[in-house]
Amino acid sequence: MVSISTLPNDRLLGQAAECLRALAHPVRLKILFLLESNRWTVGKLAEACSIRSHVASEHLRLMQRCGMLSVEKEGQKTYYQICESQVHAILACMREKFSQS
Amino acid sequence: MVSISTLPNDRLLGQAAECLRALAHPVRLKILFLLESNRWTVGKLAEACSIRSHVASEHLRLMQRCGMLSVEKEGQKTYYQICESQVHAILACMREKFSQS
DNA sequence: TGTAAATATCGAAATATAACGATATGAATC
DNA sequence: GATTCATATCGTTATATTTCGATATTTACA
Repeated sequence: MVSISTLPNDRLLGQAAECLRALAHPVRLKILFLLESNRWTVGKLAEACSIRSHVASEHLRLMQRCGMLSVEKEGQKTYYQICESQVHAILACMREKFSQS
Repeated sequence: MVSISTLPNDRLLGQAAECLRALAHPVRLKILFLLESNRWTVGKLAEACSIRSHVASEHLRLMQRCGMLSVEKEGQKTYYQICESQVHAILACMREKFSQS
């Protein structure tokens, strides 16, 4: 017998998987590492990641939909930032795992 | 100007994304939650997840390839277990995020 | 040796995700 | 109001992932 009472139910597992999928892309991870300490605009993120800005925009929208990023519009610029503590925890985890490999 | 020196390079970002992809599936997450405290056989995991055992086997192989699971063969049975501390950390993170939603 | 149980692997089909060019929106500036 | 800049969206194509049935492998045991 196994205690199964603390297992997230299927709906929550689906949501959790969706969030992890949103992180599981090299460009999105890079964006998140850049956002770790500051908010950035779409254009600056695109430049830093060597991608076109509409592609950055799609990655950002995806992460925003999962609730990990929030947006601040100022004139023409749109600033994105991390708004979930768990994202920071996972980035720290990845840094730990891959720091000396 | 932004300090970019602590950003993981592209190779590491790719590896990190691959690991997160391995977690980012409802069934694989459920398997990991089950493995949180004990090793399990393929068959028992399949039963607990309501999937056929060859499907469980493929999910387990995928996670093993990323280095997060290790295997112990005993007779006909194959036991899988978590062998990476970061996996526990991420499961804790997901539990925290989804515990009261 | 033959049969059953547990697990693993393969190729094909179904599905999901990513990237692209084209285009749209909305704010700033002339 | 026309143009430019920054960002967002759309539809299509390319690519990757997931699932499935069939089959293989390995161990146990009659």
